[in-house]
Amino acid sequence: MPELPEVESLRLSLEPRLEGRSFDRIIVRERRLRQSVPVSLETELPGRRIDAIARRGKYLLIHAGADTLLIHLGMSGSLRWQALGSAPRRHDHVDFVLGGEVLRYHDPRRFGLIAWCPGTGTDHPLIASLGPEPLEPGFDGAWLHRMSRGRRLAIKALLMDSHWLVGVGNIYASESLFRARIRPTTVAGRLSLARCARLAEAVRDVLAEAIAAGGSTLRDYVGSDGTPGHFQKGASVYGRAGEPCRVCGTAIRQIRLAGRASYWCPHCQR
DNA sequence: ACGGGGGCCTGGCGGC
DNA sequence: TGCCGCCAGGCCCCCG
Repeated sequence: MPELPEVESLRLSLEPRLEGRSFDRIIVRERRLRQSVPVSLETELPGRRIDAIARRGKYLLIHAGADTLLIHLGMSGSLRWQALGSAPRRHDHVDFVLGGEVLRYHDPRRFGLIAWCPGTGTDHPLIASLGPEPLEPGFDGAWLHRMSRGRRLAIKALLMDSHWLVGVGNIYASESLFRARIRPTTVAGRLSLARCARLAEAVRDVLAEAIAAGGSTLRDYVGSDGTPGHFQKGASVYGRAGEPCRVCGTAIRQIRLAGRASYWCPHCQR
């Protein structure tokens, strides 16, 4: 469930505690994540100076020397600081030991990813195939309009395609479309330039506000200090089927779109 | 090339 | 009370 704001919140919290330091030891209890956790992680990473913590889409890139630790939380992953020696619990798959503490990777569903890749990680196939960042310059209404021409799928499905645009998952796709007053089922290629401009602005605003709030509280998400974020309290439509729209009072509807639950207000969104 | 759907995996919840 | 089926999320892969 972690989307871009959650991963960015995590990156910000890790940065001051990791930069310039190095892991003493890596302990892997379970290798079976989305990809098998490579043994080179334990042999290569310890002792290396951590130079920077970056984010690309929902991936964390921890640059250590010439190489890079790649982490993706999947749907249920989390990284939390715990005291060295505290007993690992079920689904605590990997420990990154640093000083008197452990940065512990926990992931019940094991959809996450921990990889050790040579170089900066940007040429890793998973990273190289990603679309642009919604919070970087270049993502605007004109880009969205140009890049959606000829696409016949629903705009919500397109927004959630990380090879097209990164960072927008199921929650923020619904929230952004509500903010832009566009129905999730609208065929992407038929959106006018004006509506694309509204949508681009809505995506940026929703993501920026969620980052400012420390990420969503939805489902399993917790920050690296164990405290939940606060965004979901302010959700306009996500998870609110049958409840009144906060703007007009009309009952929020839920449909299934490309296999995902989608929420929208039939009055506000056209 | 494009779009839809299934699979991965587990915990939590609703229904019987 | 217990069990069973369904659902959630991100991403990859396969199919038409």
